[in-house]
Order: sequence, then structure tokens, then C-alpha cells
Amino acid sequence: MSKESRVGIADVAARAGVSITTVSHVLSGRRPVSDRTKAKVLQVVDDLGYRPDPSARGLRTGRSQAVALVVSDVTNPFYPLMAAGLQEVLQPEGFLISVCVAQGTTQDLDSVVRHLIDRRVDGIVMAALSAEERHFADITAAGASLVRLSGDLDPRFGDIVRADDTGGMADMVAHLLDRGYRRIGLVNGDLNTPPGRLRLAGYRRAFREFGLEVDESLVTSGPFTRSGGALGARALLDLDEPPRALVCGNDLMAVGALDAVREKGLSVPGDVAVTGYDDIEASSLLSPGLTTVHNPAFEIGRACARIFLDRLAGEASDGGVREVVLPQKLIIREST
Amino acid sequence: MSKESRVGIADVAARAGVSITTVSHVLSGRRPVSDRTKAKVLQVVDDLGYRPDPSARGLRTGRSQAVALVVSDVTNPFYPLMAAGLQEVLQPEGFLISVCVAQGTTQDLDSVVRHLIDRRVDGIVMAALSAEERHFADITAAGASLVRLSGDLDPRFGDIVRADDTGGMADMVAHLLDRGYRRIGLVNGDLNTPPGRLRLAGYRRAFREFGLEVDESLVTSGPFTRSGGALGARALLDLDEPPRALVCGNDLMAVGALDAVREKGLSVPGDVAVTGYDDIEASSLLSPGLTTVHNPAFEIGRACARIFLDRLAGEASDGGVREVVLPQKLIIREST
DNA sequence: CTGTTAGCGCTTTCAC
DNA sequence: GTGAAAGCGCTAACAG
Repeated sequence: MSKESRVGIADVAARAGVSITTVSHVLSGRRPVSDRTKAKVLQVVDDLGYRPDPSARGLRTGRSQAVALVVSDVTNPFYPLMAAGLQEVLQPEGFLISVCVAQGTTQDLDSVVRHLIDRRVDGIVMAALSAEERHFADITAAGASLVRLSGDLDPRFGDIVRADDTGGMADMVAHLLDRGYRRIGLVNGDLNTPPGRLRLAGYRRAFREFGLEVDESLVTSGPFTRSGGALGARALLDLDEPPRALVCGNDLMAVGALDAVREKGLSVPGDVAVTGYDDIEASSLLSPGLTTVHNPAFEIGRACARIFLDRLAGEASDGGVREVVLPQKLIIREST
Repeated sequence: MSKESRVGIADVAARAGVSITTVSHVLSGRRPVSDRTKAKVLQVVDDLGYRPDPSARGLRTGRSQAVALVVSDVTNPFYPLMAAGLQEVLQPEGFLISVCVAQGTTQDLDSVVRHLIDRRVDGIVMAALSAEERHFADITAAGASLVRLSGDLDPRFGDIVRADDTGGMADMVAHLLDRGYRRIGLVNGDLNTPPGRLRLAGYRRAFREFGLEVDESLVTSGPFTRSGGALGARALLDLDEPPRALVCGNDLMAVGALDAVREKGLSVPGDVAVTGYDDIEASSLLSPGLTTVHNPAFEIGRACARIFLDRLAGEASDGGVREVVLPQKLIIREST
């Protein structure tokens, strides 16, 4: 049923009439090989269906040809998409992509990170909220490449790939300003988080670019949850002169805002426009469909992958770290 | 910054004053070791923080201590949850869990499966829709354990872990019958798929258990999509004597059914009750919240994990294959 | 441009 | 109950 045993590099060498070394170098390209020999070897590799054993290679090189994506929130559909982006780029290069879940506590994350380091993964995308500096330091100290999805650039803590939250939110608010809205409330999430801060900055930026002042009484913030959104929205709708549009920190908050609007007997977008952020699946399933900003999860995954490839190629590269910022896309549906 | 080199089995052996062999056996338990020696070794292992190198072990044993979950639809939140279940059980045992995406074509799946086999993963949970018998056969032939999430039991194709779709749907319909509904329409998905068939069977079973006849004119089926649901719902609502409840094949179809009900100017659940299936995130975010059936994704993951553990322990176990069927849970919200 | 050879860190006969 | 030693399949000095 299966092949007799398994074809190894020695089989290829024998059949191609060259040494094992040569086969190895044809495959790795780490030293020049005559075109004729190279062609012959590749031919045999193909005929025999030879694929190098990752364990053996790993044992020799100390690398595993594997990268991991560490997440804390399994239910966030952002991550699977990102994993798909990683895989699209990395799998053809022979990498295995693992998605590791570190729910809740920092201890979980400790053990996940340790496990990954023990396995000598070549790269880690750290997307777990509970990640701390010591995790970053451990990872880079172990020689693995690290990519984070937010935070400040620090040479000890690897590269960063993130979406342009500020730009995305600015686009959203500009979209409303374009449509003539002026009293635009911000139902923002937690300002202690990077997204909270960056999205607020985008809100301000849009007004500035339109030469308008921000009415600070229309700016609220709270937890990034449905009830957080309802709370913020209620506060704004109860004002003497309520806003005509509610820009929310994320889609969940927008759902809460919709709840609040409905409570007041108002209609969307007739009486008040509502916008979300993230473009979770539900945002297209609600009625009215939620105008929101799409986070380019897939593209972020690909960008992370490319960073890994660069890092692994240019061994011991420059000490510098990079930040890649990807644009976000406005998705206009019926809620505005 | 990092430890000097890395602690290997030889370091442990030296410090414990025993041979490498003994350390290995203490760790694997594959041959008796005196309690005294064992304690000493374990002590040193702990002191030194020794963790065996997976590559070296893999090279020797031909196993990788890794299992993979292969999916085709990245956006389905079911899979990440399942992955979390797998990981909860397998990570403490030292396994790495990889989630592999095989979007679309069968060729993608071919290459993913080949990659996984090349890497000698110990087990694969095949959740990709495009999977065919040849993939199953390749996997088992390569010596990896296979778990599928649906289909018929076949000794060549590994074990099956699945949710009890029939029971779940029967519970759902019984819930409506309990509430006095009698004209209950079924807006089912594709009958060429296992879920389509099983859920239809559940619908019938509930009526049978209540001693009632199924009105075949109230049974429709179509694609498992929002528009499929709208189509089926419209057809039923246009009947001379329309049903008072619409039981849908999945949550997406239920969203379509809600669209259709709204079009007709009817209210939910006042005029007509609507139910979904799967409990996707959106079902709690809609208004009214969707009554649905929750698929125990996490538990399914754990069940798969346990199967792997069994298979890997009892080497060359009985030729028999197992089917594990897990109960589903009715989630009652506002739509009924 | 090509080949010989010494291990990478572990498991597992085989021997005591 | 314990050890010595032979590799697993590959890469990378080191030599031509």
C-alpha cells in the first residue's frame, strides 16, 4: 500500500550517480553545482518523490521549518484568516503553521511559549493579549523570529505588523463628514489599548483634515463589548442635542449601539447612522448591514510570513526591527 | 541572555550519575528503573530544565509529536474552537497542534496532506469538505491516525467523531412542538451533505415521537446559505396556509429566513418563529437573538485528541474503527 | 565543482 | 536493574 520504506537522500544520490553532499547542495543552493548535475539530481528527486525528512534536517540545523501563531481569543475570526495568509506564503516553502491557543492566564501563555521554544519553531506571531515583555524577550533570546501585531517598536522584541487603525478610522469619519454629518459621536473602546488610542487619533485626524473642531462632549469610551457600546450610545443619545451618527470602536460595540438606538425608537440610518470596526461576520448579517472597516487579516498574515522569510534568509541580519503598516478598507453597508 | 547552549540528555545523565540509556527509560517508562534512580533522574531533569529535543526524538522514532487539523473554510468559527479542544488535551502531552487550511480545490488539499505526511504528523483531523477517499487512504497508509467529522465508518479511513445532528434537530423541533406549534416548516440545506440528511432525519424523528405526521409540503431544501434560506422561507410563507415556525438548516439560512419574514411585514416570533443551527457568533448578535443548536466544537476537539492518544499508545491496535457521537445543546433565544 | 566524514540528540538493541 | 554503542537522515566542515 505505501512505498517500500521511504526514499532518502542516499537513494537519490545513488540513482543520480553523485554524492549525498551534492544532492544536499542542489536542494539547498548553498554552494554552486554544475547545471548538468543539478538537472540530473532534480530529475531523480522528482522521479523518486524524494522529500527531505524535517526531523533529520531539524536535528542538524536546530531549526524546525515551523512557525506558530499564538492567540488568546479563539472565537475571533481574525486569526484563522491570518493563519491562512501565513500558510499561503509559508507552506510552499515547506513550513508548517501551528495555531496555538493561550486562553486567559499568563501561565498558559508561559507554557505555550516554552513549548514552542522547545520545539525550536523558527518564528512566532504573538497575538495573545496576555503577552508580556518577558515572553517577547524569551522568544527572541531563543533565536526565534518574533512578530507582534501591536505595541511599540523595540529592538529586543522583534518586528511589528499591524493595520492602520488611525487611517481606517479617519476614513470612516471622513466618509460621514462627506455625507454631510457634522455631529458625529464616538463610542470608543478602552483607551488603555492600542486600538482604542489609535482609533481615537483617527477620529480626530478626520475632523482636523476637514478643518473642523472635535466636540469633546461627543467622545466616549468604555469596554470593547456589546454592552459597552450600548452604554456609550445611550449617553450620547440622551444629550440635549444628540449626534446624528455614532462611530463605534468595534463591531460588537456597534451592535450595542444599535440596541440603544432601537430602545429609543429611532431608526438606522434614518435618524442616526451607526458604524462599526473590524468587519466581523455578523456585521453583514445584521439588518441594517453594518458599515465598518475591514481589517486585512489575510494580508497581515502574508506580511508576517514575508518577514519570517527575510529574517531566516538573512541570518544574523541587522539589529534593526521593522514595522509594517497595512491599509484598511472601508466597507459601506446600510447603516450609514 | 539565554542558557549556555542547551541541556541535553547527556547532561542529565552525567549530573544524575547514570547512563544516558537510563535517563531515556525513566522518561519513557519503557523499561523498569529502580525507584531510587528514577527519583534522582527526575530531580535532575527538573533542576536542569531538561526537555527532550523533538527533532532528535522524531528522527529516531519516525513520529513527530504533532497533529494537524485540516480545514477548508477558515471563516467558520467552529474550527478554532475545535483546535482549542485538541490543544487542551494534547499540548500537555507534548504535542504541537497545527491548523492547516486547504481552501477550495482538491489540489490544495493534496499538497497539504502530502506536506503533513512528509512531516510525519502523528494524527490528522480531516475537516476539509473537499476531502476524498484517496486522502483518507493516503493518511492511514502513511501510518498517521485519522479522524473524520462525518461520513460512513470504514476500517480503511480511520475513526469518526461527530455531533449528533439528528438528535439536535429532533430536540429543536420537539421544543417547538412543546410550545404548541404544529405547522412547522423545514428550511433545510443541501440533502447531498451529511448534515442535510441527518437534520432532516431529526425533524422527522421529533414528529414521530410526538405521534404526529410530517406535512411533506412544509419540507424544503436548498443551499446552506443566506439566500438559500430566504428562498426556502419565501416558498413556505407563500403557501395558502403558511407555517407558524421555520426551522432552518443552519444559522445562515435562518438569517435569510428572517429577511424573508421581514419582507412580508411579519414579526418574529409573534407571527412566525425562526430557528437556526450551529450557533455562530452572529446568532446572538441578531435581534431577535436566534434560537439555535450549539455544536460542541470544543468537546469534539477533545474527543479527537483522546482518540489520538489511544491510537498512539496502543500501537498497532485492533483493526476496528470507532465512532464517537456527541450530544448537541439547544440554545433558546428570542426568535421562538 | 564534487566527495568524505563527523556528528546533531535521542531511542533502542544487545550485553551484562 | 543498568550500560555501551549503533545509528535515524541530514548538513556542513574539511578536503580535494
